[in-house]
Amino acid sequence: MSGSFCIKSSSGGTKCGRWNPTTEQVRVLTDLFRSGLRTPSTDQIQKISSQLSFYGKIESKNVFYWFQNHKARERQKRRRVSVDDIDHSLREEKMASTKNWGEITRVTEPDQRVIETLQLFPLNSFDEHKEMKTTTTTFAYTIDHPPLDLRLSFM
Amino acid sequence: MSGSFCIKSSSGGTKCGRWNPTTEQVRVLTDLFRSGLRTPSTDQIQKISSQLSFYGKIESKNVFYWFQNHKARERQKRRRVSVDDIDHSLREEKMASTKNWGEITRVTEPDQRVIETLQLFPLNSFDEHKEMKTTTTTFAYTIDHPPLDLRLSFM
DNA sequence: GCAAATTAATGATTTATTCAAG
DNA sequence: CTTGAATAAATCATTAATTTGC
Repeated sequence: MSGSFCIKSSSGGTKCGRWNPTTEQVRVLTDLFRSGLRTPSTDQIQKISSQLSFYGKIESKNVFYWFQNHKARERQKRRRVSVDDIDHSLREEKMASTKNWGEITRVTEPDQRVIETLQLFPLNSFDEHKEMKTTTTTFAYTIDHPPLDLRLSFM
Repeated sequence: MSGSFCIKSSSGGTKCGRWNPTTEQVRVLTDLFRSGLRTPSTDQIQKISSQLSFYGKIESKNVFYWFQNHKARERQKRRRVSVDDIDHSLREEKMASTKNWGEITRVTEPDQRVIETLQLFPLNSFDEHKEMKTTTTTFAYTIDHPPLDLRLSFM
């Protein structure tokens, strides 16, 4: 349950695993984080560490690193949303809340430019109904298909 | 075969069931997901929706919701597996104590000004906690562990 | 076999977060 | 400190699977 003891390898070296927080420790830390704590002072770190030591092995530096990492990763997570999306760049506007869907889509509608780098469909599934040459360019589906109805009748 | 038609009731109201994706639509969406797509942009969503409309009725928002749900539920699945670990895997690669802790703490020390309203661990009242009701959030850890009842007074 | 009843999936909404402009 | 963007988590709701009694 409580994390990482020092493990003695057969080759003789002792290898202390890194801190492995218990669920309770993580929960408390997360609660603190959610309560607004971001960069605890030394004093705070010591107090936190003291309290958490009850749940398992822990050091002050673990607390320090936890906050550092958690803060950074939360930010990263948020940032990835605007840059990520796998291989394709193509960031663009982000989704809007569900309520404004129609509005949003209308806004993005004029942005009909071609995205040649976006090989959106790695699928060959459209083989079934050719006409979909799609050599990376736009999709020509005006033949067999009724005009796209992206109108969003909402409710 | 594609589900959910809009059913017109005799009273005049139309009632559309929720989107019921065809197997082809699901297959394409799943392929996209597997290829790494997680949060498609508005533009991507429209293109996907356009393409999938060939297989049956679909709207952009359906695609949006599908990715939201699929991503969330995949995450859930994986969390079920790693139980104790919890989402914070806390990969602290450079956790090696190359730096001494004292140095780090000194750095963070000036940050004392942070959140003065956040009373961290009123250790003084660790045992005699009476009425801190007003502006106090109490975390009651009611697990199979001794009660470490921390209090965060904030605001 | 077949529906009614029950359960499992999953589409759609709502709520709670985070970061960071203003 | 307040608020706008933008989710992701939690939840609600409806549809499909399935179980069950006949």
